[in-house]
Formats: sequence, C-alpha cells, structure tokens
Amino acid sequence: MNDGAPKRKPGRPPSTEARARALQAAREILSTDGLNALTIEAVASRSGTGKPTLYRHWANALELGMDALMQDVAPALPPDLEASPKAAIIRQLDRLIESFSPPKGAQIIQALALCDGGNEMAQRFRQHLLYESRDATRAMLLGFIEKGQLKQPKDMDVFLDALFAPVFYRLLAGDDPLNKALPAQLVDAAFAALEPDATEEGQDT
Amino acid sequence: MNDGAPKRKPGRPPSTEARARALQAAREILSTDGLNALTIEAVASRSGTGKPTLYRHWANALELGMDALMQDVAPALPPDLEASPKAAIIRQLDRLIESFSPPKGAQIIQALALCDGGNEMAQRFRQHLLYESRDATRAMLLGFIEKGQLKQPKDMDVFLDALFAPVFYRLLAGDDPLNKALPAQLVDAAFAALEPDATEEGQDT
Amino acid sequence: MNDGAPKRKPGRPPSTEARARALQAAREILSTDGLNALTIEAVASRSGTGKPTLYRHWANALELGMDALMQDVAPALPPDLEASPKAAIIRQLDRLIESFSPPKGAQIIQALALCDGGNEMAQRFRQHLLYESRDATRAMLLGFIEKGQLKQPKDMDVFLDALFAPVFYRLLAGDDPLNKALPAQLVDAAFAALEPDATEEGQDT
Amino acid sequence: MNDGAPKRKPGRPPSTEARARALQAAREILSTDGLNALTIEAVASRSGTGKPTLYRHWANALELGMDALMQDVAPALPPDLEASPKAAIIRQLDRLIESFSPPKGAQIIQALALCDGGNEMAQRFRQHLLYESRDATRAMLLGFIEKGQLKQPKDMDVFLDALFAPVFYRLLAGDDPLNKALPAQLVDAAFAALEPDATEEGQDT
DNA sequence: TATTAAACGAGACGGTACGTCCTGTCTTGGT
DNA sequence: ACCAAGACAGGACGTACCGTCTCGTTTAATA
Repeated sequence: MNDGAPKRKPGRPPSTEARARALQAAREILSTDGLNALTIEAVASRSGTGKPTLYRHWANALELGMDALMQDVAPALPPDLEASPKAAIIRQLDRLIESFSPPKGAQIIQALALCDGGNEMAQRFRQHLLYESRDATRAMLLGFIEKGQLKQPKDMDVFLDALFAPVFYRLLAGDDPLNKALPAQLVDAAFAALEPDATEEGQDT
Repeated sequence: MNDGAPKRKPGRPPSTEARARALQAAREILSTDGLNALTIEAVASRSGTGKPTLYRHWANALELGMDALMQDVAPALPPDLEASPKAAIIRQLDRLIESFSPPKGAQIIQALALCDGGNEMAQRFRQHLLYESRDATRAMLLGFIEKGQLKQPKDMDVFLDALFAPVFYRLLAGDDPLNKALPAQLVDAAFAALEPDATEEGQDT
Repeated sequence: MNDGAPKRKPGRPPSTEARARALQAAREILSTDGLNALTIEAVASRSGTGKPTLYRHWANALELGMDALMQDVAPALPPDLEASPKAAIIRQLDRLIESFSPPKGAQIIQALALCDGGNEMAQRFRQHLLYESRDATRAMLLGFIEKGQLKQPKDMDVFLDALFAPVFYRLLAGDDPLNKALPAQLVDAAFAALEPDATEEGQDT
Repeated sequence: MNDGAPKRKPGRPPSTEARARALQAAREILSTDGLNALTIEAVASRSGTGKPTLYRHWANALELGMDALMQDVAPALPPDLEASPKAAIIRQLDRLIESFSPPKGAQIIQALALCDGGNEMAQRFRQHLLYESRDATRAMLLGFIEKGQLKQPKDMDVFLDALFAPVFYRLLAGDDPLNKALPAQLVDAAFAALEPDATEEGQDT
C-alpha cells in the first residue's frame, strides 16, 4: 500500500531525455574511440548536455561508461531446462561472448579493473556483467541436478569458474580473441569431471 | 673503464641510479596510493628525477607502473617433476597467488586491462605475469604425461585455463579475495576430468 | 484606460514577505562575506526563497545587493539653515561617512563601479548614495547664499565636488580609512576660497 | 655583495613572450568587451597561452586585468618647475584624464573597487594609478612653495584631494564624463584658497 | 464557497568560468 | 651527453553560479 503517498519529491524532476542523450553519446564514443576517450567533457559536448547535469547523474566518467556499457549487454537470459545440460550452458556462454564482441569486451574488462568496487554503480555493473549469467547458469544446473540429468559437482563455485573465468581471462590477456568454439570446449572440459565415461572415447579429437 | 673498448659512446652515460630511484619511488606509490596515483609527476617529485629522464626510460606512467609491478613478482619458478603432479601444480598456483597479494593483484589486473597490448612493454608484462607460470606448468604437465603419471588432457590450453583463469577472474571480480584453499580446489576440479576413478574416494578430503 | 477600476489582477499577489526575507539575507551576507559572496544562490538558500522569485524582483545579484545596501544608508537628511554654514555641511558629511562605515563603504563603491549605469536600479542607487546628500547640500548652500551668510562660489558643482569627491576617493583608494576629522578639513579647505580673510589668521592651527 | 652570484635559478626561465602575448590579448579584450569579459579562459584561448601559465604569472583574472590596464597608462611624468604652478598642475591633470579616456577610466575604477587591497599587485596598481600623479604633483607643489611662487596650503593631502578626487569621483558616478575643462576648473577652485587676492576680481565670470 | 490564476519553494536544465592537475615537450645551467 | 629543475601548450577534472525552465503547492481575489 504505497500509492496513497507516492511521495513525489518537490522541484523539477530530472530529465529522462538528458540522461538518454548522454548515454547515447557515451555509447557512440565507446564504439569509436574507446573507454579512455570517454570523458565527461566529450560526452557533454557531443550530447549537448551540461557538465553539471552529467555529474548529477554519474559520479565520474567511469560510472557513465559502465552505465553505457551495460546498455549494450543483452539484459536477460531465459533459464532453459528443456534442452540438454550441455546445450543450455553453451547457449549461456554464447550469449555472454556475443555481448563481449569487440570492442566491448576489452572495455568491460577495463571498466571492471578500474572501478572502485565499493560503490553502488560498480556493484550493479559486476552484478550485470559477471553474476547474472553465472547465477542463471547455477540455477539451471541445480534444476538439471534435481531432475537427475546431471551429477552434483564437488564445488559449485569452482565448477562455474571453470566455465566463466576463461572467458574473462582471455579478454584480459588480450591476444587470444574469443571464438565460437570456446563455449563447447569449456563445457566439454568441465563435464569431463562429471561424466567420466563419456570422455574416454572422444579423447582423440 | 669497460674492457675491450666495446663501442664507447661519447657523452655522459645514462644513470642506472636514476632509473632505480624512479622504480623504487613507483613501488612506494603503488603500495600506498595505487596505480591511479602513479603519475609521472609524482614519481619525478618523489624520486628527485627529472620528467624528461623518466620519459627517456618509459613511454608513459602506465609502462613505468608495469615495470615496477614486475619487480615485485617472484621472478622465477623451478620446474619440479619429483613431487606428485597435483602438489607441483598447487605449488605453482600458490606462488602466483602470493605474488598477487593485495594490493598488487588488483593493480596488475588494472595494468593488464589498461595497457595497449601492441607495444613491447605490454608484451613483456603479460609474458611475465600471465604466461610464465602457465608455460612452466604446461612443461611440467608434459613431463608428467611423458612419465605416465598423468593422463593427456583433451585440450591442453583449456585445461590450463581451468587452472589459471579463476585466479585472474576473482581478482577482476574483486569481492572474492584469493584464499589459500583455492589452488587445491582448482587442481582437484581439473584433475577430476583426468583421473575419474581417483576422485571418487578422495572426495572427503 | 484602466484607472477607472484599480485593476486588481487575479491570482496570488507577490509576497512582500519573500522580498523582505531576501533583502535581510542579503544584508547579512554583505556584512559577513562581502559583495562578491552575494550570489543569487546564496540568498535563495539562506532566505528560503526560490531563485525565480528573486529574479522576479531583481535582475541579478548586483541589483539585489544595491537594494540591500540602500536599506542601510540613512534615508533622509534635514535641510538646516539655522546653524552656521560650516556646521551644517559638516553634519551632512558626517552622516555620509557614517553611512559608509566599514564594510559598507567599500561595498558601495564596488557596486557603483560594477553597475551598468543605464538601468533604472543603478540610477536609483546613484541618486540615493551620491546625489541625495549632494543635492541637499546644494540647496542648503543656496539658502545660505540667499541669506547673505555665504559668498557665491565660482562653480557650484566644482565646489560640491571638493566636499564630496574626497570621501569617495578615499574609499576607492582603500588604504586611508575615513576619519571623523575629515569633514571639518574638507569644509575648511573649501571655504578658504570663499572666505579669504578668515583663513589668513587661522592658518597656523 | 650580490653580483658575485646573480643566483640564477635552475630550470627553464619563464617565457617573456608568453607573458607579453597574454597582456596583449588582455588589452584587446579590455578595449572591446570590458573588464567583465576578461576571463582567464578568454585570454588563454585568444593568446594561445595555457591556463596554468597564466596562473603562474597572475593570481586571477583581475590581477591580469590590472597589469594590462597599467600598461596603457602613461608611465611617467616630468616634474616641471619652469611653468607657472597652475599650468604645471593642469598638465598633470590633463595627462591623468587622458589616461582615463573611455573605456579605460571606468575599467580602472572597477579594478580598484574589486581588488583586495592587501595583495602586492593591488598595491602596485594603486601606486601607479592613484599615487604616481599625486606624488609628483606634491613634489612640484613643494618646489613651487620653496621658490616662493606658492603659498603653503593648510593641509597638503586635503589640497591634493581637491585636485585629484573629483577626477575619480566623476568616473565612479559615471554619468558625467571627464572633459577638457575640468583640470582648469579644479585648479582655479583649489588656488582660490591660496591666492585670495586674485580671486576677488575674477569672481564674476 | 468553489474556481482559478498567479506567485511560491524546490530543484534540474544548458552553460561559462573557475582553479587544479597531469600530460608530454622544451629549454635552461650544471656535472 | 646526460642530468635536475622547471616552464610551456594543451586538455580534463570536478565545482560554483548563472539565468531559465518545469514541477506540485499555496494563496487570495473572483465568480
């Protein structure tokens, strides 16, 4: 029962349009000049937004950049228990890798590395880019395990790391671009520990 | 007074002392104020070195930082085929994690994310921090395989990723500090795929 | 042709209280922080008045400041033909100097120097601070002359300048504060030209 | 004994050219847009000088403006005891009024009113614009008095104020521009107190 | 008494300028 | 030839006010 007093604050409300213009300009700068060129001044001049307005919405250029980067990452992911476990996880990884297509991937890594970690925006960013896929995958795995289609891994977090960490690791290393085959390779390697019999025969590939 | 007259250049030779002073100042700044505070000006003023001298040695502050960070990472690693494969790899990972003790780990990640990738210093940095351990571990694994102590993994690079990527992934994520137990967990999980029978019984450790 | 009906406008009439609060806040700011600190925002926040309300009453912060400064200057002056000419003029100058007691004097000079000159508020300000005393003094002098108590000066405006200009000049110069003796000195010097005989003997004082 | 070691400071010396360019740009801005438009940014962009360089030379835009205004004021004044006292003083006042030709006069008044008073630049400014003429005139008057050509005024400072204050007063008031006749009027009025006999006859003009 | 239009406070808006910091280059005199 | 010191042009930082513009809320004359 909170509609009795929606408690609109006094004063002119923030302009959603100004915010949208700023984010759009930021995305454009990111796609053409990279995260280092994403300065508050550049966004202000490109978007026709005043600097104080930008600082009203974001604490600094990095937070604006994180916000802009989040807009370009597929926002949701459907939990899917119909397909095979491997296929479902591969689909998750595919989506992640697609979101990290150049030059976004390296910029996301850079933002992750630069952000403070303590503030709220950094937590949202990490949640969106690191944990959303991971949590969904965890939920899927638990579903498969419950249905008996999958063996319980020894340590779920370590198991998930084996799937997701290599994606970020390769972006961080830089010289090994993400490729389409990677998800299947990761899933195969991870499942080898769960389905020991299956790996025996496919070993000669 | 250099012996066979190996091409004595005219003029005053570069001062090794100035370089050392600069690196020392950089390490101090890194340990107290972080990579963002490592500016050329800060190093110049703290070390009593002129800015042009710094630019003579490093292209920019980031390269100086990478150089300073490399100094603090254990420089070598002994290939060891005497111990058990698991123990040998755990020792490698332990050394790596120790090198990444706060606040160095996050700074190394930051430097990796910021550096261009194309230039020579970035390659040395990556070689030293990403690939040295990995390559040594790969060599060790091949040794163990040759001796029959280890089964050949399906894809060596993916296998190595499963060991090393989580370390960097957790540094990148930030909120999950590296702990002492991690190496053993990673090795156990990775070896589950190689030694399916053995893991059944040793699971309760 | 709207004077038949007093033309009461519909809607809420301007709040005299808001105006008064703003002027009070402005006076307080002037007395503690000076004219440079008298910004519209400072007055708005201190007085609890909205910025648009302030702009409805004054065109900018300087005009508000001039209005506030005028409130603190003795508003009227009694023409006095009973006393001696010298004493009457000294009283005028005393009143003026009292109105300019620190820190007001310098602020008034600053406002005079900054204001445009063309607009209506600037004219009111000048009228109030420069010409009111001067005009009253001129009227008094004419009265004394008519009564035969005073000799006609060669040029009345130049004569008045000799009385009033030094007051403003010393405020402008800044390092020579106005003192109580100044009015008598100015009057003596000015009257020396009118009453040549009297000055002969009193010269050694 | 300070020439044995001229004590040249280490490091690159300040560029006289950059300073000159900045002052030139400031003079241009003053002559076209006024003192309010003389911002550090405007000077930087017009002169091709970096902002930090400007701040190295001047504490703020006002000080830069005062420096620029001083450049345009006739820098010296010859003490002249050959002419008649009146003529010599009129020449001084003429020079002063000429230096204050629009729009400079109002800008000088504005700068005087705005400057702090305590700092060194403000003192130089006042010395140059207020006291240089005044001091030279005082010296001349003393010379004339010594030679018996002039009677000793009752109070020299008050006498000098009667000559100089009206000039600044009229600039401050704004609506009464300085005219060519003013110096003679001021001198006549001031001398009336000194040469009572002469004024008797010329009074009816 | 209800309507209604203007003024109210609050505060976001696009802007301009501030004064600081750092960049990477250069110019000094000294070693 | 290299050094330290430090000034240079440039550019981004984050802040303070400017003067304008919505907002939703009073307030008082009018209908």
